[in-house]
Amino acid sequence: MINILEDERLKKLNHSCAHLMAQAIRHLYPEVKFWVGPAIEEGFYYDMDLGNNTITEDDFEKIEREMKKCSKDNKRIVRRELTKEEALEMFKDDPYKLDLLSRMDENEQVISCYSQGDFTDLCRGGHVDTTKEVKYFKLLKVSGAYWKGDAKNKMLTRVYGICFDTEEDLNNHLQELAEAKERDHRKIGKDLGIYMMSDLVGRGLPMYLPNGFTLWNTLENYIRDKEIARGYVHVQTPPLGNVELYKTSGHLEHYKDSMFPIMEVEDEEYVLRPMNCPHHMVMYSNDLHSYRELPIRIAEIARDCRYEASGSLKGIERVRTFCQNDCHIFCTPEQIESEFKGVVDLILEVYKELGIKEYKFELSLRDPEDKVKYHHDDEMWDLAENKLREVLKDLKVDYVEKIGEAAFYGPKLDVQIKPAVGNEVTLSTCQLDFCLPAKFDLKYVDSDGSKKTPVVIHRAILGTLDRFIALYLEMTKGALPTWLAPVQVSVIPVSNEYHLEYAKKVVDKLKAAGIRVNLNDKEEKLGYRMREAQTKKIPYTLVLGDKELEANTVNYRVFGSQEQTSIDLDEFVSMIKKVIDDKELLKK
RNA sequence: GCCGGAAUAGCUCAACUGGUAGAGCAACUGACUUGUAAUCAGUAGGUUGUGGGUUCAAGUCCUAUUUCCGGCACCA
Repeated sequence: MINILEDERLKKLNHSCAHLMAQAIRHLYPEVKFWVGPAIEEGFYYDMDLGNNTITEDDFEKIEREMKKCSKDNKRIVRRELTKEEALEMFKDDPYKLDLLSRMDENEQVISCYSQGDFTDLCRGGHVDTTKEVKYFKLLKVSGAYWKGDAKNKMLTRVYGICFDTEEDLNNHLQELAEAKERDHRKIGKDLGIYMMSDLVGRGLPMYLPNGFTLWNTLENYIRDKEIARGYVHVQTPPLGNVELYKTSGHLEHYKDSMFPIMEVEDEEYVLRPMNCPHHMVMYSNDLHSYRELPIRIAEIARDCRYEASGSLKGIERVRTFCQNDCHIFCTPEQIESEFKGVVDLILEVYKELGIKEYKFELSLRDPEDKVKYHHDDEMWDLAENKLREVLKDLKVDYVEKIGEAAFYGPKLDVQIKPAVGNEVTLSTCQLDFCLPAKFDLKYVDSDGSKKTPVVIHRAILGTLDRFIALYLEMTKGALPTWLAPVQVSVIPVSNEYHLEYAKKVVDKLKAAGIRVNLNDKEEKLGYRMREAQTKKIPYTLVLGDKELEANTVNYRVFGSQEQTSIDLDEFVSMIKKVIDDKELLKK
């Protein structure tokens, strides 16, 4: 998917298109007042106050028509630099522009405006020369957006669009958007029987169907084995806890709004846990620990419950009950570096095996100016942040730094992935925590006999299993690698009358070898059953008829390929076992 | 949560400005006995998300509500 901001020409074009749209909207809705209208990765938008009017997608055609008219007028787009007085005079009737101006200092930045015919807008610029250049565009969506991005403010109307230099580029992009919709996990999840939702059960509460749970279990076993190989220990803790637990951890104070309300029973108070960290802290404190034992890596595939705002729910990407591939590493400050490195290394290994290629690392650091959010000792922060940087450099990992994005309790590394539809989400995460161990008064006995507080690293590789499945279905378009596919082999006897017996023998043999196989003995033509196997994206389809029966062979076809191969039955079994063991990715 | 849109058979979608709710797929029954993406015929399937209202008449208009979709905000 294209990123408009990476191409200077497209960035200017889309910015100019935002102005062209604003000009057209002003013609159609003279009362409109504009806030800001930048070029963004996906095109452009413009925020506006429409007063009592509304714009819906039905109005796009009308607005686009007016935009085409403005474009054809072929006005020059003229830049003019202004003094603050001039600017204040020019926009004296526009409270939004006055607000922008009030925060500008002419000694620090040039105040400029851009005009095209009857439309002038306060703007820093980056525009094409004439309106005629802005020709191949499309309005895409309309939504509300809080003024200045603050939920306490009024909601403005935001219209999104995109613009290209040629009609072909535009059509290709629209095609891509349509294809992205096709691989949305909500569609694939339904088509392949992965999960379901029900109003009766409640929103944001997914139920995994047999196919989905097979996928789930396979992933869970996979990541658990990886962790065991790296010295993690696995535990199980309850999905709720006494309210005191979350008072101690500080969760109740910090995250009350996104926790389910407190339940009172027999003079006790319980909450559904929003996180399992406190349980693991308590578990650590069950024993006295020596520095020789550290690091201790306590892992759990843990189900948590959060009251996510209704508007943020999205399939199984964002839900109200989710399972985290979680772990808490208790270590000494000296071990931060090696433990962090181990986590990043594991992330890279898992991504490679799963064929995940499109992602980016974000290192979230504190904003040293923000003493309210980050009120802990600067020395510790500096030490930790520098260590994390060094590790990433050592591993030659590309990453971007995000100042002020760190959690209040420590810096973190996130892996961001773009889903088929919507904003980037976090998949894996690795977070340092200087606060929580102290809150639970956790200690280890150091070599000199003194008691010290360990550092905790929270980390999740597959993140939440729910979200991982969503993203992975989108990445693979539902064509899962054989080792993860709910049904790995579909067996089709050519005729039920003559070949069913042999087919059953083949199925039994595959089952005995631990392969997930399905016998399609429906009274339908071979073509029909082949189509079913293909639409369900089953990796291997076997066709068994006279030839195979006589020679004790199978004829197989790999998903997405037309090629047919005949092979001895035993050879097929060992071949497919190898494909599964090697976690071979499906070639598309 | 906020702004906007949507909701019709298990699924995907029709039904012009209010005038008898339809199709394909899936399901079921029967015929066909099949060699790599849909064999043919038939049967059944609906209080049009839910509750109010307007009207001679509501899937269609108004209203409330629930859920979903697109964003915004949030995301330990």
